[in-house]
Amino acid sequence: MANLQPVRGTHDLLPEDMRRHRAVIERARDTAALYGFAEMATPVFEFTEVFARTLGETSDVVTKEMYTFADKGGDSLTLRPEGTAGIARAVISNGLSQALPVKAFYNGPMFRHERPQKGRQRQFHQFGVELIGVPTPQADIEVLACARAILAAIGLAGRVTLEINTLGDTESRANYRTALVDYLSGHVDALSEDSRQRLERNPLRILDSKDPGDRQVVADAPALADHLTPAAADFFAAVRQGLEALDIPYEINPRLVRGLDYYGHTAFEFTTDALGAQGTVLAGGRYDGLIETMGGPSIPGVGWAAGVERLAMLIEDVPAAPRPLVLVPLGEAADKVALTLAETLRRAGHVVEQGYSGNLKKRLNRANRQNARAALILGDDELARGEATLRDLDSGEQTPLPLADPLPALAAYRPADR
RNA sequence: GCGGGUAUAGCUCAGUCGGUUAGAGCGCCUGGUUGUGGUCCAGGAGGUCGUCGGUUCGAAUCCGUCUACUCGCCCCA
Repeated sequence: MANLQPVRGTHDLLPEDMRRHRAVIERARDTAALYGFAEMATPVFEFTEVFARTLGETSDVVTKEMYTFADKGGDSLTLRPEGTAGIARAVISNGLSQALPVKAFYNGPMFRHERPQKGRQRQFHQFGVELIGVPTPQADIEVLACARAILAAIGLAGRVTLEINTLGDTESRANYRTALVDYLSGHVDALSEDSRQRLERNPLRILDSKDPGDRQVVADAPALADHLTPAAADFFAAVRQGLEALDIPYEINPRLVRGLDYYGHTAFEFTTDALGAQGTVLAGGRYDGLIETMGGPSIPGVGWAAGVERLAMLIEDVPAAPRPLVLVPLGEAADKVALTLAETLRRAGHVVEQGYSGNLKKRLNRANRQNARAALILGDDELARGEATLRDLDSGEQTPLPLADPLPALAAYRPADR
């Protein structure tokens, strides 16, 4: 701890940041529940194998972005870089394959050792949804509709674009891969250095390259759409029809290829141009082979994850902090009355704050800074009469409040009634 | 992992050609008001000028270094 800076790429969520963060999560949570998803949580770290095997040994996330460390017993553990692998592991561990489908949503911190920049941190939060055990396009459609509804609830319906693509089934991808590699091999000289390496490891990713030279080559490359098996083509058509039936606008992006190896069939991203280079706000797809790859039964799945910080940056109607009632006791006798009065009011649902010290002026000043709705002044004069002075801080109006029965007069100041 | 930019008060930022006591606004504290907030007035606190080193009679200012932050690339939420 050379200084008191947080670790690079990590951030504190101060109360104001936290309200934005909470607003995103709460709306996502409420909406996901409407679609029949139930919240679950898995540990923030797993055996390294859980991620290494499923995400793809050659993927960037696995090769250079994982926080991996040795446990005292010598096991290799990794801070989760994403949520799906952990959920899939939990499905196997808990035998949930006996109770399909599993419809789960989750929220929590993820960790990737990347160079931080706008909208990208080393510890960040994802909200995600998984629908496991349904092989038909209904699942893809439901999961996309849920995503759309959540973004709408956050107020972003008009500010994001849905891009979708199909990666086809295993057979389609194998056919296409051969055709693509054949074509690209004839243009190796024109490819960027990165893409030359990708040609062997993961040629589909070249489709997504931003390198101008690559793009020229890719422009004339064979299309995945032309290599789909009839079953894969039908599947994608059904997904699109479902989106149209639900009036969910989308664009087909034939170059959309996800970075994790477990995806097949449907792949999608909701993007925005409001976040600089990090335009993706929510992304996912179908992962029919994932659970089997981990050593579980062959169970299909589809899901997505959203970046909570990215959504929090975009949200506009952030709920305000509740406006408290502030108690202002003046003197020792009043302190005692305030102690019990505060508790009485809180039990009745009021948000109650108390100045801890200072004279009347100082306390009112502080109450004002807390955006208090009203102050209850307890001085010797009031106490002698069995009253408090209720000062409405918006109007400045003052009225006596009977201490024996304070609740009726305060009813209008309860948070729910304002 | 690679490239660009930035670093002066709690925050946002000025700071001339290198010149001696480093400034503003906001915020904070005190007083004007011994029991009345917001507005106003007066005053006050708060700075190793990111680090280490160099050039110079003299460095916030010029050069190098390291660190941090930031934007972009790769990649991704």
